[in-house]
Amino acid sequence: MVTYGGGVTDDDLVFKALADPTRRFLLDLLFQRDGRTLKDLESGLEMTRFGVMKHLKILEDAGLVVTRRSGREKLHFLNPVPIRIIHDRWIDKYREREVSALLALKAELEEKDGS
Amino acid sequence: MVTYGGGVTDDDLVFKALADPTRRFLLDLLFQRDGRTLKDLESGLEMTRFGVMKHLKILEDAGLVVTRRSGREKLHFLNPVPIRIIHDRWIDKYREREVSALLALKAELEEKDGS
DNA sequence: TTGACAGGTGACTAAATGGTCACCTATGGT
DNA sequence: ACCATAGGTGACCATTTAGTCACCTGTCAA
Repeated sequence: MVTYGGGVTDDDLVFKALADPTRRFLLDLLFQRDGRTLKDLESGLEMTRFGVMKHLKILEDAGLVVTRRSGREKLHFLNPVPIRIIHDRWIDKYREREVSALLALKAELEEKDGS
Repeated sequence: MVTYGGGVTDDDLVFKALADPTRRFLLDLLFQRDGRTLKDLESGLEMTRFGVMKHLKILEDAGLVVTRRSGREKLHFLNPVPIRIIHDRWIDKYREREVSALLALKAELEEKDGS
């Protein structure tokens, strides 16, 4: 049974968080290397510290980023669990087999082709 | 190398499309059963036909939904490829192993528990 | 203990987004 | 031919959201 309730649900925070390119870029940076500080992340973006902080808060509230304090610094880590849950919502075992095969084929072709 | 360019990129359409609960619900409906018409999908929502149509257009532009015309009807199908691409962006082989195990364990516990 | 540094809050403005409506086109049945 | 049905467009309004700034708190080192 599929239902559609109103109000702010848990997954809503995740999808809203992913909707902004700056936040996705922050996730990319953390995917590349974990445990960064705000200062570190800020230096890679053309935006004030406040903007970046706001984005990090949204990512943290959504559970996509988890943090740990160390002295006066705050370290940020990527949490992949919500991403996997999104995947499992619309991709079942059958589709997963098909899609992985398709993407693998695509990657193989592009390797030969160069584009 | 991770870069962060401006402008509207391809994946931007996908994430923006997923950011709305009504659109996610539409994907849920199509995940449950493919090949529905606008009329069909509209009947499950408390919204005017125009609202639903707008949402379907956004999903279609993002490539999350593909369509086929049949007479005066337009049939809608779920395309799982963009979802899988999101997954692969932030979940590599190592993390995938860990996360799947974690979620499987969680599902097992909740089965016994009932919650 | 004083100054520099890392992080945090609330208010504000400009732009993007969700939803509706009046109006239009095309297909199918009788 | 006719009318009901399925789908489509552009304009419009209310709400949400991204980004900045003035100002505040806590930590480290000399």
